[in-house]
Amino acid sequence: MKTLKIPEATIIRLSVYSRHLTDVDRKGIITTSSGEIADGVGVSPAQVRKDLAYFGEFGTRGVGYNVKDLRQHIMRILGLGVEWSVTLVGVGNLGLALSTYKGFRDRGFVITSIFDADPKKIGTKIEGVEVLPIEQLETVVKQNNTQIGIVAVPASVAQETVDKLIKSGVSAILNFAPIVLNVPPEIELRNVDLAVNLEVLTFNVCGQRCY
Amino acid sequence: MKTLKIPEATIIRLSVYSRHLTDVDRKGIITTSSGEIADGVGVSPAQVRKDLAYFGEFGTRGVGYNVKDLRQHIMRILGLGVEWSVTLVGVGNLGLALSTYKGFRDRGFVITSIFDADPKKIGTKIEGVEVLPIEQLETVVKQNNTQIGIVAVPASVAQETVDKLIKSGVSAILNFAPIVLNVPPEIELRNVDLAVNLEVLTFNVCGQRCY
DNA sequence: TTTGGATAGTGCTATAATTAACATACCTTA
DNA sequence: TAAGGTATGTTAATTATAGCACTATCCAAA
Repeated sequence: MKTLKIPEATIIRLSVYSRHLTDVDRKGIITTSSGEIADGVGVSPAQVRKDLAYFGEFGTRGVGYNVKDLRQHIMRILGLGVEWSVTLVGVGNLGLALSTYKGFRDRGFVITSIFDADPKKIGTKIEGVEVLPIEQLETVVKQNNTQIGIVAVPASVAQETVDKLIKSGVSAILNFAPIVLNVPPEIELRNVDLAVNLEVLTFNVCGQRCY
Repeated sequence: MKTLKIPEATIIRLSVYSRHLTDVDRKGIITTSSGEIADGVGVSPAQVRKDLAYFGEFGTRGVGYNVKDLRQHIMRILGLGVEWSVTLVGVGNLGLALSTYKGFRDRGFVITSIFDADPKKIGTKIEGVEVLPIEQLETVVKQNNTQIGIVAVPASVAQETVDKLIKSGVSAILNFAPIVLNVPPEIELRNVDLAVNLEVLTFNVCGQRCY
């Protein structure tokens, strides 16, 4: 298999396709087509085929795709064949919401440890997982061989938090703090900035006329 | 001012620039340059200049940019000169987290109404705002002339929720439900899918070798 | 067995976005 | 007042992404 660069947009769409296929499969549908998938997720049929073509041939010409098969393939491509151990740092309102978010476990992401700096929160249990003091982060994350860290701490301590996570051996970080983080290139980092999302909306609502 | 199409990536970066400039301004720094901004947010200087060039000339050749000025300009561009009335639908853990998120108010987004379907939650107050029954959504949102809706309900009721929001006159929607929504083209819609973000990470961690 | 309809896979074209290079303008200093 | 240094604004080139059209393949029905 060639290792040509895959656009990130393609990965995002694959993730959406797989979710769509899960729904379709649940309805008992056996076969689908690029056109149906396209309708279901709001892209063009050509785009669907193009995205899949990066990874191989999963359909049958003249027929379409087997729903279960294609779903399974995409899950594999996305690395969702196995369970992922996730650690969550920061148990504010957002951290609490993330720790109880059903969508994670459904897709194989299991929160195996939770940390916070606030003494009042330490020792409490969230969905069966005890909140530990931040000082134990390195030991526990190493022990569990956790690969993914979620950062839901205030911006002021976000950089030191990711530094700790990286020292502990995680290779991917999902950051919710509204700040630009410095990480070495081998660490995968994604930022979810809630305010930025609203600001893209306001720009578009202004019809790009405000300025 | 010409109305050429602005890339969405540019808007996202502008939002990040403005946040960066707020920090820089707070440090008492008067003047900055495209290079410094680039360093601060992790893009190239040319990118910074290009992004700004879509909207006008905000700097002085040979000198750089006045921090306060440039920040003000970008805020204007993003439509952040005024306060935005926002309504929140769904008071699960995520909705609760969003309703108390400081980053929104800081940037001029004020949650003026909150709705939920669960009778037990109705009447409770969150940050001084009373949770109202979903049946009152249309009336209240119209009354307040609210422009932005945040959807934090389960996927199964997300489509009917946005339908209600649109009937009530909102023009922009930020959706957290993991489902593809149908909205008319004049409505601005952005999706924040938490699981998708993790899946992009796992794909990259797998080094694109898993498949 | 052959033909028609349908749909995946693929190469090419066009569009968009990023990067790089250059010319312009401003401030400072001698 | 003139010259040098510096950083912007802008144009050109490169790269990346999406869209389209065509070809190959399969199934079903006559």
